[in-house]
Amino acid sequence: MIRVPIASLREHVGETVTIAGWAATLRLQRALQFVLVRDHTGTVQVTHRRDGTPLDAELDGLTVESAVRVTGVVTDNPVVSLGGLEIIPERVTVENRAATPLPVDDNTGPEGRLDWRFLDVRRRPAARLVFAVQTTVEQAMREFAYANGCTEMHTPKLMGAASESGAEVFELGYFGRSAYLAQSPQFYKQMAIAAGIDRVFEVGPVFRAEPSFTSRHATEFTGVDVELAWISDVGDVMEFEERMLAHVLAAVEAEHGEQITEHFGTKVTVPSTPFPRITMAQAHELLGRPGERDDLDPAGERAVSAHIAQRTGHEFAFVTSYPASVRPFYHMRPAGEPDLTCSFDLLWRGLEITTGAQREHRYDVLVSQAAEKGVGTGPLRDYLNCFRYGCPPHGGLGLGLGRLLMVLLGLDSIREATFLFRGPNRLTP
RNA sequence: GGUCCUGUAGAGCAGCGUGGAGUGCUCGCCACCCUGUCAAGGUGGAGGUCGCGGGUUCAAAUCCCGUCAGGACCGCCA
Repeated sequence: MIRVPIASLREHVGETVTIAGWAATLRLQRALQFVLVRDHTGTVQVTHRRDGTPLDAELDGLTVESAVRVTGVVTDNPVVSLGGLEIIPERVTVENRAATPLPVDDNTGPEGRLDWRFLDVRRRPAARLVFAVQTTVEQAMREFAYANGCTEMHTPKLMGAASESGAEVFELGYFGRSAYLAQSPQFYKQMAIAAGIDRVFEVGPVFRAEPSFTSRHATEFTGVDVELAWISDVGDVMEFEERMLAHVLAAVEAEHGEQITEHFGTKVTVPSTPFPRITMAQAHELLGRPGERDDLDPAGERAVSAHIAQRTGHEFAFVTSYPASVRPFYHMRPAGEPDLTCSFDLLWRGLEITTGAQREHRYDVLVSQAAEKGVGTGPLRDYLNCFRYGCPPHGGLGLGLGRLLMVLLGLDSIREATFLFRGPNRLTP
């Protein structure tokens, strides 16, 4: 028999159906046995009046979180608090009895919940909603990317040399020599541009060997990358992103808006375009330190975001024109302003969720900028070759999917936005 | 990498300042009771290497040193 999702049982009153789920609560009395069964759509009460049949013992033997299949008659009963509905069982099959006691309960802290993540996610509808929203976000991104001429690419995560200077990479053994886990698809998506892929879209894992102990960092996370050929300037990239995010948030609002408000207490606001823009120099003036050359610190990002929100009512803010000193060698610099870059970060409610830039596509300039940054060109040979045989002007962005979800849902930590978190001290489960 | 905080029963905590028998709380677990429960209720019970190692002491969960694990912020980034 096909199982019926618990959320749609109301349509089956009077019928005999089979549901499948987990025993969420047991209230086994002398005359009556109540079992709340939860599946991925909802929870319903199974009510059995003891009658001396094997069903009595079957229900007595249940434990919380056991996987069960119940066949019975869907009965309308206003006495039942949970939806005014109950199932009078004819057959109960315990597919997998849960051991007792459970290692997690409603009190369990963040560490214990990560140790038993499958139970944590199973037991909390809000935790599962994160992944439903993530699915909608990714689908909407793809819809937008395809509608705007992108080709989805899959670039290697094993590399023979580190992809970017400075940042730490994971090194691993590779048939007697070293390989590295990709810390970004950066070079490969640019290679795709050189390959004549007009617009590149990629969603994939990114690995960072940075020992960062914060609520917004992971050593492995999902990156969304876009690279666009033949742009006029970096503004084309920013425009692409703001339109994509407006499309994504409209889809999320339509699909999950009510549930998100119910479970997370936050409202999904579909942003207007264009997003506000502020240069790095203006941001520093705003913070009362004109002339400052450094990057914004997290507190500065929050302050800039708050200021923009107050002034414009907008949750997003592009910070542009980062100093060349804090950007990698491949960021293009504006003509006549070698200390700046044609780059941006996107802040959402105070958190950095994207870095983007126009790339330097002129071979000679690229080589000299690499030299200036002290990047050895030897390991970059394959990358630099892309710029010797007709590479068009291009630019792109990288967006952290987990960070996007974190801000969207108001989560305390990226751990909540990730199914199985990976950090400096977390390699299991 | 830096600063700070935490580690006590299956879960979450109190106890530690001023050393004195694993002392306690909420939930869960096990058994029994309970004729419609629904945050069920009642009675009883089990469950502990006080993260780990060392030291001080007649005596250490408590004080000291080391170590491991986790968290927050900073740095760095998406």
